Amino acid sequence: MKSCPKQALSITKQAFASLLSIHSSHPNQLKQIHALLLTTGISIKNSLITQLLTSLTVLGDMPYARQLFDEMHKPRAYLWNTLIKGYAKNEMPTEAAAVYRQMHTLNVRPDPFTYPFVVKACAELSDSRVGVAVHVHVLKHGLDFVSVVRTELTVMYVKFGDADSSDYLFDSMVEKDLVAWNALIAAYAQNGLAVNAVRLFGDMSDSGVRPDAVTVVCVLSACSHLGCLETGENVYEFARREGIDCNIFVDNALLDVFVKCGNIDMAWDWFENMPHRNVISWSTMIGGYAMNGESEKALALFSKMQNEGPWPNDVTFLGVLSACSHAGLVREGWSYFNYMVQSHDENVKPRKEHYACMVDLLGRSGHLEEAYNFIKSMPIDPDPGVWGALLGACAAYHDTELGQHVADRLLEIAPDVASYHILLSNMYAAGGRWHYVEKIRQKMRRKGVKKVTAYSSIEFDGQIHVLYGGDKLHPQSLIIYKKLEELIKHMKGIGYSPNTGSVFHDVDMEEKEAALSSHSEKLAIALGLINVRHELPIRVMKNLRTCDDCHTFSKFVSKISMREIIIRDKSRFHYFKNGFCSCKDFW
DNA sequence: TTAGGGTTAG
Repeated sequence: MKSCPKQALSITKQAFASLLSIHSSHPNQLKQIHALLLTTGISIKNSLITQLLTSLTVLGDMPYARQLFDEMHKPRAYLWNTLIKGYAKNEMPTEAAAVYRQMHTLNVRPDPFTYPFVVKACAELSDSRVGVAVHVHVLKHGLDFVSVVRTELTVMYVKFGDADSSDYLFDSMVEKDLVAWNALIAAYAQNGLAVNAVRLFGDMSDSGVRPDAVTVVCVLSACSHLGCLETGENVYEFARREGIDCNIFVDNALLDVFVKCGNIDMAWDWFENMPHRNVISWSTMIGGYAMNGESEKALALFSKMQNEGPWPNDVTFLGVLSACSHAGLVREGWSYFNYMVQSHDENVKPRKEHYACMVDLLGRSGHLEEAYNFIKSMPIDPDPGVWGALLGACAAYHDTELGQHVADRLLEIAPDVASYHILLSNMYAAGGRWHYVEKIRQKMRRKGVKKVTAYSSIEFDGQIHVLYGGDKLHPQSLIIYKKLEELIKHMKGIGYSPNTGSVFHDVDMEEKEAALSSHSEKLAIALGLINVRHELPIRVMKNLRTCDDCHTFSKFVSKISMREIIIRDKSRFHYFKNGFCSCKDFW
C-alpha cells in the first residue's frame, strides 16, 4: 500500500465514502464495509470512521458502535459525543452516562456539543443526583448559557419534579428560541403538568415567538391529557388562522383531543374527513371507541382497517384487546391474541402490555384461574402491569386468597408502587380485615411509598380547574361543599348509601363518609353543576380509576339534576344519564 | 467535526 499513489488512495477513500452512504440501511452491510476497509490497510480517515459510527448509532447497533469506538486510538471529543448521542437516542441512558464518566476520567475536555445528550440521558435516569452532578460540570465549564444545553437542563428538572430549578433556568434564559419553548411545553405535557403547558403556550404567544406545528401538537396533547375540549378547539382554530394546520401530526393530535374529551362523534367526523390517515390515526380512533365503551364499532373499524387501511401495529392491537376487555368479549379477545402470536410480523408480536390486556380481559370477566394460568404460561417474564391487572380482578371479585398470592409476587418486583399496595388494602378493607389494612399502611409509611395524588379537572368558560381530593384551595370551595352536602342529603332520600368499602383507614362511619364525599371527582361534579351551562354536559377528567362510590354517586346526580355527566378515568369513559352509566357498571 | 422540540395505549 505504501507504493500506492496518493491519487489512487484518495479515490479509494472516496469509494468507501460512497459505499457507506449507499449501504447504510443495515448494520451487516456496515460491518462488511468496515471489514473491507481494514483489509485494504489504508489508514482510515477520521471522516470515514465518523460516518460509520454515526450510521451504526442511527441503526441502533450500539454494541458494534462501541467496539468500533474502542478500536480507535485516543478518540477526539466529537467522537465521544457521537457515542453518547447514540446511547441517549437508543434509550440506553445508563450507558450514555457511563461513557461521559469515562470521558471525564480520561480528561477529555467536553465541548458545548457534549452536554445536550448527556443531560438528556440524565433526565431519563431516575437518580437526580447524577443529573445535578452533571449540571455542576456544565457550570464549571461555563456552558450553562449555551441555549441548547440550558434547554435540556430545564427539561431534566421538569422530569425530576424540581419546578424551582426548571423555572429559574427557563426564566433566566437570555434568548428563548422556538425549540426552547417547545421543549418545555412538551416536557410539561408529558410529565403530568399539562396545565402548565397550556399556560406556557399563552406566555409564548405574548413573547412574540411564533409557534409552529410542533408547538401546536404539544399543546393539543396537553389538552388531551386534561380533557379540555374548548381549549383544544381554540388552539386548533389558532393554528388554522396561522396556517400551521394541514399536517398529519396536528390532525392526529386534534383527533386525540376529541377522543380523550369523550366526543366520539366529533372524532369520527374528523377522522373521516382527514385528508391523510396513518396507522396512528386508525389506532387512535379504534382506541377511542374502546375507551368509550363502543366495542362493536372499534372492532368493525379494525376490520375496515385490515381491508383498506395501513398495516396495524402493536398499539392498534392494544386498542382492539381493550375493546374486547371493556365488553367482556373473551372469545374474540383470544382470537385476536392468537392472531398476534401466529403473526410473522415482528411489529405485531405480543408484548407485555398485550399480556396485561389479556389478563385484564380474563380477570374482568371473572376467569381468575384462567388468568393466573395464562400468566404462568407466558414466554416472557410477567412485569408489574401483568400482575397488577390480575390483582385488580381479584379485588373486584373479592378473591382475597389469590389476591394475596398475586400481591406477594407483585410487591417483590415492584415494592414501591403505591397503587398496588392500595389495591391490596382495598381488598382487605372490603372484607373488613382492618388488621391487614393497617399492616399495609404501616409498611407503606415505613418504606416511604408515596401515593399518587388523585385529582380531577373540569373546564368551563375557557378556564381549566384542577381539584384535588379534599381540596379547600379552590376559590369556590365553600359553595362546592355546600352543594355536595345538599346533593348527598337529597340522594340519601332516594336510596343512596355511601359505599365505604374502599376507604383506606379503619375509622368510624362518619369520618369515612367525610373522606368519601371529598373525592376529587365529586368536587369537580359539584363545581360543574354550579358553573356549566345547563344545556352542556359536565365533563370531568380523573387521573386515576374512579371508585365504586363515586360511580354510584354520579349515577344518582345524573338522575336528580337531570344533567349528563361524563367522567374519563384512567380506564375508560363513563357517560351518566338519568341514573345509568354507559359502562353498565363493568369497568 | 457534531446539537436541542412532536402524535398513538395503559
